[in-house]
Amino acid sequence: MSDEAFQREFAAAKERSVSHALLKAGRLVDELGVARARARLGAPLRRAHTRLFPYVDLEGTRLSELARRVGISKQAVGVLVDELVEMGALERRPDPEDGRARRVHFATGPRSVLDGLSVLAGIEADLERALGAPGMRQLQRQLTRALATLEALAEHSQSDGHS
Amino acid sequence: MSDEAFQREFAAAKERSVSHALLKAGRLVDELGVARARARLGAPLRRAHTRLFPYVDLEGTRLSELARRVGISKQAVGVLVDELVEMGALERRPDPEDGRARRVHFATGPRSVLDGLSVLAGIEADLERALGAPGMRQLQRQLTRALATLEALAEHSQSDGHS
DNA sequence: TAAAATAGTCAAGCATGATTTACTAAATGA
DNA sequence: TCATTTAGTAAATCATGCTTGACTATTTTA
Repeated sequence: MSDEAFQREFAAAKERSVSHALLKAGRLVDELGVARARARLGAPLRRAHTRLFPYVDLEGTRLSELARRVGISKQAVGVLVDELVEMGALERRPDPEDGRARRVHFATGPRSVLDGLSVLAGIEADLERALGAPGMRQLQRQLTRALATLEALAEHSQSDGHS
Repeated sequence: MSDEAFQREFAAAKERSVSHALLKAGRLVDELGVARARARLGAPLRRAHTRLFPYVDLEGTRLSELARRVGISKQAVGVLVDELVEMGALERRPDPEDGRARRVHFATGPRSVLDGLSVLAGIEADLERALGAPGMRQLQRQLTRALATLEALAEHSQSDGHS
């Protein structure tokens, strides 16, 4: 294969690459979401914080469990939760079933998750405007399936290094 | 709205959220890609490194230009490029048109981008197996459109803070 | 041709995100 | 009941990823 042919092929592959698109889209949503949430809440929200949200159950989640899910130490999670409580996004309530434990909840106050949700919803709306409802549905469906696949792969590669 | 109703609605919204799916998928591809590449190359590749790749042109790219594209200082990029050169993934060649400048290229040696590409291609293949060719096409098309939208939004929010 | 701009390097410093070690308090269980 | 495990906190420490400021070597331009 000639050098030029290789280069054209490579460039084309990069264009078409779904992995690459996923990488970039993920980062953009992340940055955009944090920027908007920060502006709206007036709080020093960082990516490290938003990373926790998907793992907080609505019934509340213990710190250790949260740490296990996110994959970092409970001490590290503890600091982040402290900051989120300070910002008014989360709350700590005693665990009724275990006197040692406390559960991390979404806060219900005025600058609670609702504001955070409205930020995500805003990005969502922007996207839907651009893609149209059918496009949005397609994206949603395939993404869900892709996510399941990726999660399975990630699970796998924790034990055996890689495929 | 009752507390329980709110909670159900919230959980459902989280499930359906495309933004959330994009966030998670992006992170998973990122981690998976870095893990596989690291295992294959036997090099201490980090996310900061892989972030550069999409911005390196095949004709070679100047450091300053690369920094501008990535959005960080040229000094920071310089360190990362040094490390990638050390790993054998990139090369520096003098710029024929400017004696001050050098261009960053993908290396052509044995542990070059080709290996890196094969990693991305591997993830790609895993995804395609799971989604099927039509699903993959749908995902690719909608992602490309979503990406354009997100990039426009990101561009915008740099100037005016947020929407 | 002298002055200003540009490409890149070097080094110091800083915030972030995490780990490790050490501890307290409550629960479990032999 | 006493020993062990578990939930959480506290503090020191570390690598990472980045910025800022200062400098050299070229190129551009006035």
